[in-house]
Amino acid sequence: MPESPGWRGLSEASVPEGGRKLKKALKTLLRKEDFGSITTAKIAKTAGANEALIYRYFGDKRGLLHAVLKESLLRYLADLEKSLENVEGAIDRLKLVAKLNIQYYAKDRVIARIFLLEVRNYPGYFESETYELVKDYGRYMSRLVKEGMDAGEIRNDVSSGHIRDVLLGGLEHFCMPGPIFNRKISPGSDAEELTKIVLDGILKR
Amino acid sequence: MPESPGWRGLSEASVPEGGRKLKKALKTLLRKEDFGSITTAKIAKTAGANEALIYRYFGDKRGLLHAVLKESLLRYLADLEKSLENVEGAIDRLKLVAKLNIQYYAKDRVIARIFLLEVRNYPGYFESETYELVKDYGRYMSRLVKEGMDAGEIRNDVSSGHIRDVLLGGLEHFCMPGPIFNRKISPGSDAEELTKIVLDGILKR
Amino acid sequence: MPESPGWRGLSEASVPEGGRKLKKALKTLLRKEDFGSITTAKIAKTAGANEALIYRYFGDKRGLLHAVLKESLLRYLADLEKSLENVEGAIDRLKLVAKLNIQYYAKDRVIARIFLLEVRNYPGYFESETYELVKDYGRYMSRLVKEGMDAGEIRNDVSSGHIRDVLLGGLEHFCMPGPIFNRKISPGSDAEELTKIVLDGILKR
Amino acid sequence: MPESPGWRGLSEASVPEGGRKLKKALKTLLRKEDFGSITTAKIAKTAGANEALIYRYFGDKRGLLHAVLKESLLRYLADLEKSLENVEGAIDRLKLVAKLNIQYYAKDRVIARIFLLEVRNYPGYFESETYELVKDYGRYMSRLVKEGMDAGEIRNDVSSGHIRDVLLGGLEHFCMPGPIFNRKISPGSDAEELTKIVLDGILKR
DNA sequence: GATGAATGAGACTTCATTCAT
DNA sequence: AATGAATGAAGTCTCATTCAT
Repeated sequence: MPESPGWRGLSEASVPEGGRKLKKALKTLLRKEDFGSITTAKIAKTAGANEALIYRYFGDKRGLLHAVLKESLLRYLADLEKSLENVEGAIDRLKLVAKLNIQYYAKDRVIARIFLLEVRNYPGYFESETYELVKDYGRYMSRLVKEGMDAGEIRNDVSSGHIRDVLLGGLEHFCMPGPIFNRKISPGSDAEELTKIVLDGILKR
Repeated sequence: MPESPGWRGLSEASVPEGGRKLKKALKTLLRKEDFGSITTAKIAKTAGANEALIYRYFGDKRGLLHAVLKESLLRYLADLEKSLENVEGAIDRLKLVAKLNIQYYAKDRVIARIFLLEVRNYPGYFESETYELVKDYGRYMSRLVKEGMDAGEIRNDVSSGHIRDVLLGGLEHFCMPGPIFNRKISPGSDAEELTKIVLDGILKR
Repeated sequence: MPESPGWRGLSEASVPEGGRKLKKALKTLLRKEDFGSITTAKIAKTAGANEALIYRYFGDKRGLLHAVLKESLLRYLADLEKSLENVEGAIDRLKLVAKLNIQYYAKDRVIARIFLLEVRNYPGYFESETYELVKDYGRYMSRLVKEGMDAGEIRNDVSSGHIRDVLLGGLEHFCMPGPIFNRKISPGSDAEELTKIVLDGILKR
Repeated sequence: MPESPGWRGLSEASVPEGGRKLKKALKTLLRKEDFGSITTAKIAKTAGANEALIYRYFGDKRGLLHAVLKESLLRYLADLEKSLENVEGAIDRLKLVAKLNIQYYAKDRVIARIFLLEVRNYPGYFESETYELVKDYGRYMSRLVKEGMDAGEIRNDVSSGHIRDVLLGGLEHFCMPGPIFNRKISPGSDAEELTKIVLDGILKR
């Protein structure tokens, strides 16, 4: 039985009304423009709230972005955790993670764009709480891989980190065109195919 | 024999002295800061050239970035093309591409950062000439995969695009920490391991 | 016997708990920063009281400052008045005033800074109650000078106002470096020396 | 013969057209409002120049103020130096300095206000070049006093610094009401009287 | 081919202050 | 008597970019 993932119990500080409106407004705006060209003024106007509240509640324009991000991520992680409870075995869990991850990006193109394109550009991100969660997520996957190795299901002549890179990287690369070209990500059978590639390899035998 | 890759023949317009200094200056600055926080003033000062020349020669601050990018990319592609001439078979070519790609990012962390983090953030990029080259590169890899399928070396029950995604994505994910944390990318045996994972799969058998 | 100084009888309106905490907080903060860069938020936080109370009790951020000022000034004036009771003669009284004034500034660098630097910058000050007190103080000194003239102790070929200017100005100029450079004002023999300079010049012979 | 005063040779870096207009505009505005309530926007508009030039040429809104100040101060010091050439003897020089100083404040109430009230409030001032000049000026006066002592004209049982404080302080205190209440400073016989007060006190007999 | 100067536009941010509870 | 929340109004400053020479 796997240890519990590392993100459990994380919850967001409660922000009053105004803060909530601002988050919602930013999410709305991100649907149309990239973060860089959304001004605080516009966010406030869209929210019907005061611009200064951005600074009161989130410290920063970027703080607001992170708040939005974290909220979404926490929801995803909570869902994921619950879904994982019903599945046994490292392999099947990895498959599930991949599938849900793609679904996550497919369901919310805005979030996908931020995670895949927007946020990595900004140095501060990698010191943020949000990134901590992302790292936990990555570590959890590595752990799953190692469990698979211990159980004799997964080859152990390659590093678990590399396996995770291939899985996560492949998955992200596949999802990227969605937010870039404002195309829909079709979550259909792709997760399956991607994991199949990773799990089985591509060589004919 | 594979068709020739699609990027052949592209060459850069010649720019006079001042332009060269500016490109060099930008490359230097990118070693320390991200593009967003490098000002045109600073570029000009570093270059010892006049700020207005950025506009004369590159149209735009971002034009300058693209010029730097394209130059580097073209060099990489030319090298790659030459190296490929000595290798036969889709599989071995794919292995070589992966290896050289990682080496490319390893050798120049600045370039790696721009390609992996910086540039994707900016919508205009995906309409740029540079991105055209990148797309050609991706298409070339897909073509290699298909050749492998035709030759019976690669399974053909999954899409070639997905295979490319897994390969390229894994590779990029692996290289990312380099520019992010200003760490060195160790090109050692990682390319091999990554391709091994993709080619053979991770399941024990 | 001199007429009583003009500031007698002034007393401060009683403010409840919260108000007292705010005044104390402001005094504390002024020890480290200048008034301009102390925010109402910081005052409230330091006081452990609510920001809005500043407005309820003092009408204004600056009103709070004046309250602090006035309180201190009244205490000084009361002390001064008592000390003066034991001294006869205009000259000796002037000497005492100078000495106590320097001691006043020496004892509380915060107050010194406000009076010597901070407050004069703000036009409203010169219409404030506090400034009324200060004026009374100045007038009282002029009166002392005139008494000295009448008693034949002080030359009367120069205006009493000028004499007061020289005395007060010299004294202030001497005390200024204290708050400016956060140095201690050494009240030692300086008051004596300053008055000696002024008095020897104004004594009839 | 006294050593030359310490401010000789100081000159301002030449600023292009736009900078000059901004300085002039600020001077104009200071005639009506205090520095704190003059906005950069208003300065630029008054100057008919671009707001950003304030930052290009003076680094800062306050930098512009200092430029104005320094320019005026340098002019004063140059005039003073020339006038002093025709006068012999420490006493007479001190008298002249006092007189010209009062005239300086009398002639330009704007400058007087800045020096006497505005600028001292701002911590950075005391690290500025302008303040260096002011200090030189003070030191020059102390030197004059010492020369007078050496020549046996001035009593030497008190510190020269204190004498300077009394002189400068008295003079400033006398001039202060001018800028405060927007009154005219009458430079008439006051300088004489002030110095008479101080000098007669410090003259040996 | 190059330069110094100027500019427009707006970004983020800060605060004193008010109000409803 | 006190509080949490919200707000308006500016304010300083930064930059990419253009132009005249």
